[in-house]
Amino acid sequence: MLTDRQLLILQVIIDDFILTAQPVGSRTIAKKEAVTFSSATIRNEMADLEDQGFIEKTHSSSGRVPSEKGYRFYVDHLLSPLRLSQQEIVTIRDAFNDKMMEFERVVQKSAGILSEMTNYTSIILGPEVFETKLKQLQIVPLSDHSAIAILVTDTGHVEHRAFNVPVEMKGTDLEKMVNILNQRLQGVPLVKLHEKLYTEINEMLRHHMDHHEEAFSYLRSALVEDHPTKLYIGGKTNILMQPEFRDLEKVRSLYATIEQENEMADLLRSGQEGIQVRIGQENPFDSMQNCSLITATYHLGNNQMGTIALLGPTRMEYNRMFSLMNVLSKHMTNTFRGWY
Amino acid sequence: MLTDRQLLILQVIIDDFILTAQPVGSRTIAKKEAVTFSSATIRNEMADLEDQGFIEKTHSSSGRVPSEKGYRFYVDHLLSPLRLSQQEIVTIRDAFNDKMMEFERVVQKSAGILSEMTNYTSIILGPEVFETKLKQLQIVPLSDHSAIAILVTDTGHVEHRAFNVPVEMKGTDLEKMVNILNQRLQGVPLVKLHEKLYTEINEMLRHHMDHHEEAFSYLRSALVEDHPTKLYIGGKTNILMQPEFRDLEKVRSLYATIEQENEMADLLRSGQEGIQVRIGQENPFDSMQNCSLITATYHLGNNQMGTIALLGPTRMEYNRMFSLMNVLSKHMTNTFRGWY
DNA sequence: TTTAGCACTCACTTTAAACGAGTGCTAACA
DNA sequence: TGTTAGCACTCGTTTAAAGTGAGTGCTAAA
Repeated sequence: MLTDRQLLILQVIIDDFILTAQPVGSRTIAKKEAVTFSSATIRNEMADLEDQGFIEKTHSSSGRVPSEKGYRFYVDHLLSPLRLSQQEIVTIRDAFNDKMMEFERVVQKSAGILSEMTNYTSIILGPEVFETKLKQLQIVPLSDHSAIAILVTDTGHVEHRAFNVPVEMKGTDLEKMVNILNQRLQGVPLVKLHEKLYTEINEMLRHHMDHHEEAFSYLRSALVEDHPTKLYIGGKTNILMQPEFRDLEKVRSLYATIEQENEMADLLRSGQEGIQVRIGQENPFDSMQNCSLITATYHLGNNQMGTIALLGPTRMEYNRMFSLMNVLSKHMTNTFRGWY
Repeated sequence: MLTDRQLLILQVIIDDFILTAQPVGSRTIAKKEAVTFSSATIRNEMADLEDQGFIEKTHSSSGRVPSEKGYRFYVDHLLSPLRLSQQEIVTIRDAFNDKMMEFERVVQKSAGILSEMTNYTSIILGPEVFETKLKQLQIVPLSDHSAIAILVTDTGHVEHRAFNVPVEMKGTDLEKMVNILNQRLQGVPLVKLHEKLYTEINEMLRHHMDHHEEAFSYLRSALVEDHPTKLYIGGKTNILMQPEFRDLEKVRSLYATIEQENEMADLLRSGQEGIQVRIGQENPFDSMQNCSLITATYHLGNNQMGTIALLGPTRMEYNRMFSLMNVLSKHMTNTFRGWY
């Protein structure tokens, strides 16, 4: 379908455009070392490439710009795997060198270095918190009428919620309740917590304790609240540095999209395992028409999976991004290995 | 120093400029109802006001723009207290209506509605976490070789940190250690924790336990880590909507400043009690030359204090902002009252 | 003291011309 | 038959000039 020469020209156009963000003309291409034929020949070939939809003109006498189809082809077939520089490798390795024991910190840090090294915006999705199981429930009384419920999961995730304690309830009652709850709830997946609390446990407590209802209802409301999957976003303001986002209106609508945490989370979740790119229209949101979203998955040992993503203009340094995200997701997976 | 007429004109100029962001000319002023004299008279008065430094021209034949001195005078002497609209009052009240029990949520929500109602950027500084005292220390074993230390303060603040447990240490040993630590550390201000752990407690454990050193050193490093005072920022992207920040370079440097959490925290901390405004140059950062920062304090019952701040262009709706922040800080103080 | 009138200033807008990077097409060449 | 030099043409961008209008300061009269 495409001759070798056309492939070469397409590659040069996209490489150059990624670098400069300027339409690429035939003379510019002719000057490249790898190109041995004249600008006229190139013009002919470019007309072909345009007919086939791989490149476009911005106006009738402008140079060519990659189309989305062009980027797609480039990503699928023309990408030369890039060796990261020593410096980049070291930066990432160092970031993972200091012992981080909490999931949140690792993710936070990963989002940070990813956006810093790329100048794009990084988004990291944690694993479904629902699938994790309750490890232990603890209650710390704070005053006569309030206490904090602390929920520790088997993945080391900690959540806490304050709640009211009715005055007629004694500290020992509270302890007793916690003991019962711990006995019955350990190992229960968080997603089942709600159901368990409303049936089995309620029944259970009724038999073992007097006037438990009020305190229990408070505690229950504390435990049952949503556990939204959190998004970790790094380098949100990097978007401003991209020349394609000179238009504030575009920036604003893109920010609005990113801030829809649920929709974004769904989007990230929908990617398959490994590295994936969504180019322009392939993204479900209008505000991402000029953007590409690269996603890569990482693993948590207990066969759970999370996603790291990178949001930038379609004119992205795909090969470097691929290498970086590859290395980073491996580092993350490695760090988590053996935790669970 | 200023005649009544000059005061009136100054007020009209600033009010109008705050609304439109356009230089105000003599004819515009003459059209206002409250103004009964001609544009020529106004021009004369404006020349005076300019001589005294309250207003400025952007070029030799432009209308007038308030100077920083002008804003300062306006804020100090011309501000008519504004009644909030019923709608605004309801919005705030509703936000505080659903029972929020955790400090973080209250603050998060406050930052959210503040930035939403103002279209400026809100920044909230919590109280010094150092002054709070340890309520309870809990340790949840996660696996053979790791555990989570959970730290609950008397203010209901929860921090957690994972750490390694040496294999030769049994679960009972860990429990014993926690018991000792709890006995000795309850009520100790977090800021003293470091010191206590290194002297007294170390000594203590040496007498009561064999081979405690390794586990303890892990645990200690987990407990002693920084407790940075967190900043809660809302509506960071609102900055983009202000016409004075059309210039992306300015936006970028302002973002860079805001992201310096320590410097920002120091700045907020340095404000005195009540409401305070820093106009333009009164701010310590270059990137805030065109900004005003309004700060207001809230209280936590145990005579600790936090700060809420609003960052916007010098051309701010000061009177509405004052009223809003006043109401909001009162709501916050009220919510916290009785927690501690 | 106030104000009408007027000359003047200067940013902003509009229009036209010049520029130049780039194209498509044609004809000649290897 | 594929390649390329040459050339007319397109169209966004830059530059210059002219025009517009909101606003000022000053003067002289009410």
